Amino acid sequence: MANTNATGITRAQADEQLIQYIRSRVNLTNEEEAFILERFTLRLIEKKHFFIQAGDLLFEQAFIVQGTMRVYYLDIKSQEHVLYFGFQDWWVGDLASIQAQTPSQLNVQALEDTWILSFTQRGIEEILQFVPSMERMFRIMAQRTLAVLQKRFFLTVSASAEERYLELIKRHPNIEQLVAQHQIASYLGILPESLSRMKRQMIEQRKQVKP
Amino acid sequence: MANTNATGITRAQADEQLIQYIRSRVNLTNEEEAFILERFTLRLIEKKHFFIQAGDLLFEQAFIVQGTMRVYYLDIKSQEHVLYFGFQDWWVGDLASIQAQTPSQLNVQALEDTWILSFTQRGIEEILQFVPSMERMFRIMAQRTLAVLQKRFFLTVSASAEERYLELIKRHPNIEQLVAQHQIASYLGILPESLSRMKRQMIEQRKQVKP
DNA sequence: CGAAAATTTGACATGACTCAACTGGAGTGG
DNA sequence: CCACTCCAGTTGAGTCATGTCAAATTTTCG
Repeated sequence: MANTNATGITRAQADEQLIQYIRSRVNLTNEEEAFILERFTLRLIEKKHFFIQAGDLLFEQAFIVQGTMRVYYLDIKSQEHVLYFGFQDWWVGDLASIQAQTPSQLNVQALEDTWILSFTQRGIEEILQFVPSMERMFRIMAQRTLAVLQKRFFLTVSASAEERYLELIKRHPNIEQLVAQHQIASYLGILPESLSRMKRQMIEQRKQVKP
Repeated sequence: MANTNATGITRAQADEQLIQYIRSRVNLTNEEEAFILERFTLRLIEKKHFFIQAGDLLFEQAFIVQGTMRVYYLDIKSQEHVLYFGFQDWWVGDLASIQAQTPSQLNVQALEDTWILSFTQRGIEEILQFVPSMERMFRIMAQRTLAVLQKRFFLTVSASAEERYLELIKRHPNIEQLVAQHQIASYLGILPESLSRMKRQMIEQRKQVKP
């Protein structure tokens, strides 16, 4: 799974992609755009390596230029719980911990070689000071993340594991090619064994799902 | 439960409370403060009445001056799921729907007579235009809400109903005096019957909890 | 190729749900 | 002020989805 070898990404390409993203949300001058881009670092996170590990105090966030990541947290019983998968043009990081200025609770790991544009807390503070209109973008980012999480929460408490599974593959039809099954189980909030059984039953009952 | 008769609240008192809240997050001039306050409406929502009902397109939010509310959503099977309870100095509203400009998915109901300062989308837009620095406050608001929801999500997927119950009464020791037990069950994501049984078992096993 | 990891399968345990009945207190109207 | 209704809460019996533990099988990858 997730075996794509990272095609090389140039800084110019990455900048262009991020700027497109920002422009669609807020209007900036050329100087402002340049100022912002200077505060981002282009990095390659290799497959299975981490961008953020629980306990980190760096307060970094990143924009995914190309690749796939998973954001998860480890509970007291050492069980992993995937919060979400990050794809191209998504942001990853532990906004909650940045907000509270506490060590990261989340881990962000690359599922394949992944190019990101990351920024530090210092960088974002400079951006917000020099380009106050970026407050708006980050507000919208937080609201959007909130909306996604709220939807996820309701689905978790009101739908069965099977319904959640169907919703996931409907929303990300190729997810099973990108991430391992035990990680999907973790996202769904069930054990890998349960997901395996569930899929077999669904096939037996011809409830679709390709063999 | 929740039988407090609303003590009268004057507009001046409510304004003062909101301004204290805002001042602790962002610096404003007197004109800006006045401009903001003008866009808020002081309202009394009587016990069991609604501030927002699912389907509303008003995109309102409110600051709770005094009282208690519950924010819940109704799933396809007509089951209620409490997302959170709102107390004094909290904001209530469906930020996710405002973000997506879709009808509210949430209901916000007063559990006792409750005074709120509400604002409409138009009001907030005017505020953001005239006082851009308020973007910052709303960004922080969204991030804080996100942090709370993220914690709640992880607790829901990684802790048992009993652990969640203990966490709730630890965080809100007097919650059982404020809201009905079936609403607490709804918050915990279990049925009232299950909560009732759980409490009995905890008492039998002397795991504390007053009789 | 061979070790390690992922997935599948089996047998069994259990927490929470479902449905249904009962209890008790709060509010209402005669 | 009592009778009645209504709703919240409790209790019981049976079911089901998912977890637990353990082992077999397949896939991945060095």
